[in-house]
Amino acid sequence: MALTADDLNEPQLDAVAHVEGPLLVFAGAGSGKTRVITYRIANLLVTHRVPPYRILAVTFTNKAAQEMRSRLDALVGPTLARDLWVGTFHATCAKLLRRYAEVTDVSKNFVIYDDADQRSVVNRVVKELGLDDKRYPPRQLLSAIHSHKQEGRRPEDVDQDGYFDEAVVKVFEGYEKQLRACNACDFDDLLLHVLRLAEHPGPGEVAFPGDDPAPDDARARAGAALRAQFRYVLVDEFQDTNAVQYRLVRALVRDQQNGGNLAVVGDDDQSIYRWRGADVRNIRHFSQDFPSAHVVRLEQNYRSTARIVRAALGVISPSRQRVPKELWTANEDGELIEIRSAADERDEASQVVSLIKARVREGWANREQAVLYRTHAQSRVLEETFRRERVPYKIIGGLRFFERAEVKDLLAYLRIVANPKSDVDLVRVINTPARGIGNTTIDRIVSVAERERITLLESVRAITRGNVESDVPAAGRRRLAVFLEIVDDLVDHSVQNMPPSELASRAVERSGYHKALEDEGTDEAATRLQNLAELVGSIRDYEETARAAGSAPSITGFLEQAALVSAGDEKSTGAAPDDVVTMMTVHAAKGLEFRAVLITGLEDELFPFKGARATANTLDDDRPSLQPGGALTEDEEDLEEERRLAYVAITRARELLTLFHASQRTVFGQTRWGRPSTFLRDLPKDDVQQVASSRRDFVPRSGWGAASPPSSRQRTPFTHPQARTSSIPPPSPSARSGEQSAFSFGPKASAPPGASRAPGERFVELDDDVSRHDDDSPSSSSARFVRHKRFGRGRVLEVVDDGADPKIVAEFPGWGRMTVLQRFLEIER
DNA sequence: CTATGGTCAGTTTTT
DNA sequence: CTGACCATAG
Repeated sequence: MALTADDLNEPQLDAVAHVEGPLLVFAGAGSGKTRVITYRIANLLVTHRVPPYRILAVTFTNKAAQEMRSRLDALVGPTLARDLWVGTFHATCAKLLRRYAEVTDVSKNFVIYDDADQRSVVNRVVKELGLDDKRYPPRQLLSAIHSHKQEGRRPEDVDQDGYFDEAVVKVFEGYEKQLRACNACDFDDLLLHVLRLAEHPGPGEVAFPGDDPAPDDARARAGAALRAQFRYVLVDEFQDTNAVQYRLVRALVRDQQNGGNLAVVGDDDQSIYRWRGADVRNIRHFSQDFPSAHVVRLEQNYRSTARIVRAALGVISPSRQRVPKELWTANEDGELIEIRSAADERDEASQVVSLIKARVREGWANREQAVLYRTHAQSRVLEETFRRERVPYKIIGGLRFFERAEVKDLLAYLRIVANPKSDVDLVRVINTPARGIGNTTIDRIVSVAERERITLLESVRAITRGNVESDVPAAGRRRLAVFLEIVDDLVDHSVQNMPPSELASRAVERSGYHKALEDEGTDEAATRLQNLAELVGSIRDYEETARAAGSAPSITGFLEQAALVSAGDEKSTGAAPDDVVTMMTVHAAKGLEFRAVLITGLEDELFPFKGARATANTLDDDRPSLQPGGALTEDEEDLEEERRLAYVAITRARELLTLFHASQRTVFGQTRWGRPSTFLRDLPKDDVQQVASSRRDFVPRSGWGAASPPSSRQRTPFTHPQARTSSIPPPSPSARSGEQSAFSFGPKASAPPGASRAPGERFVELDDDVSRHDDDSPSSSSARFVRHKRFGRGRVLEVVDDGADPKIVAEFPGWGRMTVLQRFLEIER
């Protein structure tokens, strides 16, 4: 085996060599985490002769799973690697759920409902309950349902505080019922069904003291079998697990000796999925839940230059709730980090492009460079600019291939074949392409189904045959018969074992989809036909890989795979050149690394992002700002997560890091002024160089635009390894070093880090104007002229800023003195 | 029932 | 600025 201790440093070796009992690995960014995980598994397989199917490794993304599998393949060979259980929580649970379907609430041909499907279920339930969808927006209801499910709550477990929660519970109940009736799972269900089984008491076991022993039935035996299956369970990115996931892994090792062979690897500083139910306390409190856990810290960063590591530490250090750890590197200082000011997002984009082009001229590859942003919306301008400047790029995320309308339509036909109970799919395609079945008819089908307590397909069949009372006229019935014929034809061929890809082709033809698109004759229709062909092609790919893995390809298998891939997992299609710049959200970048990283949109409100809270956790929002016991408020928690997100973004870079902020940005058609992100002020000054836009109309603020004067090396928040022995974990997480600690105690510590920090020399300084209010906005005294759509150019007389909606008073030639809301104005220089 | 035009609204991050 | 949704006319 290619496994030698020489490849590993001391803590890495420690983690790899640990075999029995719980293990907690804190893996700093770039500390060789994946290597540790793969070597550890290899060690179990090769040295300890653990059969591969007894090892479960759970990752967060499919990509990480593939990566791990291929590395293990190289380490231990395909024979061993093939039988390992490596996958995301969701994929793993889907697989287990099919295996144990008989003892759960779903049958094994269940389909997975994605976000859109889930919403249409909620819509139907809301309609059935006669709720007003203005007062109860389905989106919010669904989001509330998910947050309950992610905590493992069922409708009966939900506290009903207030009118909204009452509605949530009702809709929640209806939603669950509907999913069961459709034999469908949402993403949460995949885990929940398996969790229920994993927590089910074994034969003769007593779940709670005082309970009767569980009967020795199929369920109890299945639960015990499930718990006995995996001798070693490993969870990557453990900081991003939610309550259900945590319970699940605990249940899987519940019956084991030694406190359970559960190894978890993660970094609380990189916990960025709180909004999705992730609970960073799972990793922070792991040692309490598993007192015998062996704890290893991987603190040496091998990835980035010292400047980048220091920058990352500068950003993460003000975080109040951290497990103390000291990331360090032996790497060289490297290039200065650049902070670039842009006039607006287009200026930002062109600076991004010209930097990338310049590096390519110096011999860099496009693929070595990545552009990151906080929100997908920011990609548009970048994309336009890249296209115009002919720089090859790819955008990760956005609309997934499998979410395109025509692709979903075809999938819906297949899903009905696999699972005739799937009402959502039936509604989707019963009139796609148009065959004269309108909303009225569909409503009638639904009401018959509800009355007779049957599925929609059964309802359609009954109405067509006329053996049920309905208001559907004869013409309508004939049209329904046409649809039924299509479905029956596909089902027949499926039963006769037609391969999924051929069945898909057949569905495109028989449904009339092909003809409808051909008749349309537009470019768009051609594209859609292409997408359908591509879908058929990807089913064929699936069939091949399934056969290669020794399993029989099935529609269900393909559908499952399609439902669980994320946009980032999709392999680029066919002819795409591979030397391209990657653009993606910071979330999508987690786990990746690039020689050069360009982070855009580092402005307050955008990154850190602050938007209207969309979740329905209404009661959490009004908590007082001072929490008992020093706990953080929701807002503070949000900011901490944004901070961690910034930390993740920075640590993606190996050699070069460029940070952008724009003075003006058009969001949803409205131009807003933005001040530089508070995070920029947390960067160590000596590692940073500031560059202003070269655009003619851009006037740099004082203190910006010139490179920092060279200065002698000063201490930075970065702690060198030699100093580690003497460094005690900070009493308050916001204490970054001795002389700062005065700011770390008392209520001050909860103030934004930028505000509590003395205007010292070690951090990037922003112009006073900038930190107080705006840089380039008319509110700042620097703006002399503004432009208004109707009034034209005007001279600024006064700024009225009562905190809410800043207005300015300006003199417009021909109009006179006007008071205008700032957001209607553009600055003129 | 369909197509069209219009209004309206809501805008983070994703398995 | 987009996309989803709705009312109206054909």
